[in-house]
Amino acid sequence: MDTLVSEPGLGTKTRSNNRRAAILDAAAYRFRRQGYSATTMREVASDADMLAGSMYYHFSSKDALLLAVHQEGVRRIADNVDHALAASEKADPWTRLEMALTAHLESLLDRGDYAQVVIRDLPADNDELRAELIALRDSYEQRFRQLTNALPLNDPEKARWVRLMIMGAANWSRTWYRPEGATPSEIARHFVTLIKGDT
Amino acid sequence: MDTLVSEPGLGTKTRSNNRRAAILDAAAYRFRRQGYSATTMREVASDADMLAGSMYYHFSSKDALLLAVHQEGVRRIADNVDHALAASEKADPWTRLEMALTAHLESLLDRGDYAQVVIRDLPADNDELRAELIALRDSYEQRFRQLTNALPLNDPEKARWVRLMIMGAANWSRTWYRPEGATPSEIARHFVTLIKGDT
DNA sequence: GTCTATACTCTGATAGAC
DNA sequence: GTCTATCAGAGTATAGAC
Repeated sequence: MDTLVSEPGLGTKTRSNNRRAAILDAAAYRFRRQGYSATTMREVASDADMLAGSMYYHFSSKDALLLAVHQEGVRRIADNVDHALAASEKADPWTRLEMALTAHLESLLDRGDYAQVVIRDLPADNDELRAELIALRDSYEQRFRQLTNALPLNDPEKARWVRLMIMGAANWSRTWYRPEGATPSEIARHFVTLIKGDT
Repeated sequence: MDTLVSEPGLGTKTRSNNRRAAILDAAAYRFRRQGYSATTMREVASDADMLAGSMYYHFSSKDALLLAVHQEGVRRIADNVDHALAASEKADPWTRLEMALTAHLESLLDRGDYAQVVIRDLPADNDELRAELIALRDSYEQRFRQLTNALPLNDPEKARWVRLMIMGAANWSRTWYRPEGATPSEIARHFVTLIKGDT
C-alpha cells in the first residue's frame, strides 16, 4: 500500500492548486453530510466538475483525500483558536477558555465542512490512516489541555473533567445547533458559566 | 420502496427468534465499530453464521436491519434509565439526574453495542428512515428534559443548557472512555458535581 | 429457514489518448 | 491535467432448490 504523506497545498493560487482546492471542498462537503464511506469518488468528482478518474492525478486514493481534508480541517480550526488565544493573552484563565471555546465552536458550526469532518468518526478498516487522524486531532486538543490546566481549581484532577465535559458538549453541539438559535459565542458563555459556577 | 415497520421481537425463545437475535447482535456489533454504510450484509451474515441471502428472510433490507437495531437499542437504554429512576423516586433532583446519567452511561459504555449504534450518526440518504430514527432518540431523551426541568435553578432557561451540556458530554464519552479508567458511575458523579457547583 | 447461485449495480482505481 | 474506457471486485438483493 502506498504511503499517505501529503503536503503543504492551498497556498499559491496556481491553476493546479485551484483544482485541488475544489476537490478538497467537495470532499469536505460530502464527508460532513454523508460520512466517509457513504461518499463515492464519483460524487466528489461531480461536485468539483470533474470525472472520477481525473481526481487521481491530485490524490492517490480515497484515503489520501480524507487525510488531506483532515489536515486542512485541523489547520483551520487550530488557526482560529490560536488567533483567539493570542488576542486574549492577558485575560484571566476562564475568559481565555471561553474565547478558545468560541473559536472552536465557530469553526465547527459556522465555518463548516472541514472542521466537522475532523470531528466525525474515523474509518475502522485502515489502521495507518486511523492513527494519523487521531494524532492530528490530539495535537489540536493539546491547546485545551493547557487551558484547563491553567484554571484556578482546588483539585488538579478536576481540570481533566472540565476539559472532557466542555469539549464533549462542544463537539456534540453539531447535533442540535441551529443557525437561528444561540450563537457559538453564546453557547461558549453558557458552557463556561455553568462550570465556573457563579450565575 | 417497502415500508420499514418492524415488530416486537426477542421475547419468546423460539428457534426463529434466536436466529433473528443472532443477526441483530452481529449487526449491532458491526454498526457500532464500522458505522452503518461501511458494514456489509456479508459481514453481518458471517458473524451470525449464515449466508447473506438467508438474512433476507428475517429482515427485508439493510435499512430495516438498522431500524431494528435502533429500536432494540433505545428499548435497552430506556429500560435501564427507567429502572434507575424508579429506584430513586424519592431522592432529590440532583441525585435523580446523577442516577439516570449513570444508567445512560452504563448502557453506552459497558453494555455496549446496541446503545452506541443509537448514538452514532444517522444515514443521510433515506429520509423516511432518518426521521424514524430521530423520533426514536427524541422519545428517549424526553426523560432528561423532565429531569433537568425539575432541578432547583434560578433561571428556567438554564435547565436547557444543563441538559445539552450533560447529554453532550455523556454521548461524547465513548470517544475517550477506557474500561480501566473511571467507571460510568464515577463519570456521572464528576459531571453532575461540576454543574451543581459544590466541590 | 437456510443454502446455492446469480443478477445487476456500483465501487475505487488504472491505462492510455489527447 | 483531464477525458474515455474499462477492470476487477464488492455491494444489496432475489429466485428457486432443498
